[in-house]
Amino acid sequence: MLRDKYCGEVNEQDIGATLNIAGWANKWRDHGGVIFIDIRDRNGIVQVVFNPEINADIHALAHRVRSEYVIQVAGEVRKRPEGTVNPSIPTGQIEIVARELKILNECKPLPFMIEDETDASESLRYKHRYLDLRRPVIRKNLVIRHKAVKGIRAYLDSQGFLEIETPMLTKSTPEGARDYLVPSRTNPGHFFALPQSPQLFKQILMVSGMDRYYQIVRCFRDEDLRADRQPEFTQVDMEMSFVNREDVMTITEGMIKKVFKDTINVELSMPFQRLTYHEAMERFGCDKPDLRFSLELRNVSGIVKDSSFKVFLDTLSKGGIVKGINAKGLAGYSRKELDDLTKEVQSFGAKGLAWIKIKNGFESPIAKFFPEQALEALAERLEAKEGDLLLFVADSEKVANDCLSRLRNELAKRLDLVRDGVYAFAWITDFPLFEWNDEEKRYEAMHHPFTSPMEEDMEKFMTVGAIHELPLQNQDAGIASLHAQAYDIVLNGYEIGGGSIRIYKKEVQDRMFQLLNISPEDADAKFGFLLEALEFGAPPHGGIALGLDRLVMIIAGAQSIRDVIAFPKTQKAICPLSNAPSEVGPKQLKELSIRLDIVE
RNA sequence: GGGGUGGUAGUUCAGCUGGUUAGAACGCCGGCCUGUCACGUCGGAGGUCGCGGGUUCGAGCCCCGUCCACCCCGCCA
Repeated sequence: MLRDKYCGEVNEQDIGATLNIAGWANKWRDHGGVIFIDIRDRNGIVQVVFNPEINADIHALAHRVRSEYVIQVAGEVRKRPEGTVNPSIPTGQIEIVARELKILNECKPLPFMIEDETDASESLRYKHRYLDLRRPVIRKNLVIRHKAVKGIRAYLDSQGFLEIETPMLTKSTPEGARDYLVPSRTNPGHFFALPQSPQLFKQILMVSGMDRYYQIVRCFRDEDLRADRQPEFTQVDMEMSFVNREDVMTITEGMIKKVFKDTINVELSMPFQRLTYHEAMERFGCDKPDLRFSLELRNVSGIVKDSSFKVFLDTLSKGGIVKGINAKGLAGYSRKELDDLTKEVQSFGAKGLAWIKIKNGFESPIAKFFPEQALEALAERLEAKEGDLLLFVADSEKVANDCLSRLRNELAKRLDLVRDGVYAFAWITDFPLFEWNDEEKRYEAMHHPFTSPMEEDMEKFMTVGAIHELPLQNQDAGIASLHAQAYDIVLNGYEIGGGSIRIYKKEVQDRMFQLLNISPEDADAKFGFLLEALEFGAPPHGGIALGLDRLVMIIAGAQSIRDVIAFPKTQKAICPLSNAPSEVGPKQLKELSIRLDIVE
């Protein structure tokens, strides 16, 4: 070994010992006489002193050292002289007096400085990710990720789970996200797809009697990126036999508890809060509410129907709703600030934003349309106090909820309601089984088509008319009222996982495809291998998949999952480090029987 | 596909109403400095103002197009 210890591990117990240390020159301070060099490695930094009186040759060599030179130092650890202790670093009590120095490698001038608070752009950082990863703050994130994964493996092993790999070259599935395709050379015109998730395989593993499976697995979705979305991401994928959803939730909670303990030593209180989908939509307007703050939404349709405000009345008469939120203490908002909020909700689809300031009575452009007792009722419904600002959106239930839930998050930001170190978990349960797709004018499975209906809905599920036979206005009477044995786990407003109890009977699965208007031939072509497996003694089973990147992002306090992924891609799904994707030559294309047809 | 913000030195940014030689900080290079840890100090180098076109006597600045990055919508669980 070129070294005896990591830099960050040298401590007062080493005083008097002669140690070899190796790492990168983090900073140097040349006083003409004495030179200080901070050597950095994965674990931290330690100060090395070069004194010309102790060794003139070594001192001269130290003079040549620059930022990020790779050096090896042998020297005596000693307590720092009185008054030169640096309490801001862990090794600040000691220093190493250099007796030997080797420059192992040099380093060109850096494209950006290696420090935690870098201002360098992300594309520059990713192009030189090896430098970016030297920044302690990013390195720390990868350490947290490692500890999380290690904890997950240990926990699931202790719970009897087997880690089993599933194919990466698999079959394209038409539903859901766009697939990444891989051409098959040996089968011209045929393509593999990279898995969006190992869903079908993990169910097959249950039919195989593996009983409990997990995998920390890469998944691929060819959709546009966001701060919390990458084209390839990692799931903690789990599936269990002979369980109900309580079992899955309990095991998941235990796993997350261990991960928080192992990574940042936080004790979570169990069990996590539960909300039904309906309740979440009612109170927060979305199925992944940030529960670190309240700011709940209230349906005020029943109150505003007594007004003469045409916008509200028209909305109600068209079957829409009016919902409001109390922006506590923001009655002082200016016209411009209100306009900004209005623009914000309009960008999410609302037609406008009505407001009432509680400021020596009711101050609002719409107050004149309301009888006094209606205003009082609104204030009471939204628990308004002097100084509050009430905001209302009138629209379809979907749009009103969507806009207000986003507005709710925005208000929390403005009101500074979110504090570090708070972890608000919740299970969202009782999802609708189906979701209406207005563009395609048909129902889709809200979770996925293998999700089991609730037991109490099973009879209705098996007997209700097929969707395509139903007139649209009867939707709610049948299909839309069915609930799924599906559950999401939400943390601080992020969906960090979701799962369900699956369908394990062939006739139920057939029925599901029938209701989704997928023909038996189609179903067979796409999922035939699973359908067949269900006929060979499939046990009741269910599972969950957690988004590891998002979970680690929140634990690490990072703003983007890119900060917890070693080699992330940009928003255009490009890797600036390797320059992937790239063009390939005609020979490769020919082997794959592919001709390009690029539309300019 | 759409909206927003940005692109000027290695980096982060400033650059007025279009007007002489495009600036600052940090970094880099060199000198000085024996206790610093954001070391100090003196000096120096460093620019295709993203790219292409246009308007103008004159464009970093105005106009059109285009590329890239980030945030968001759509999309995606």
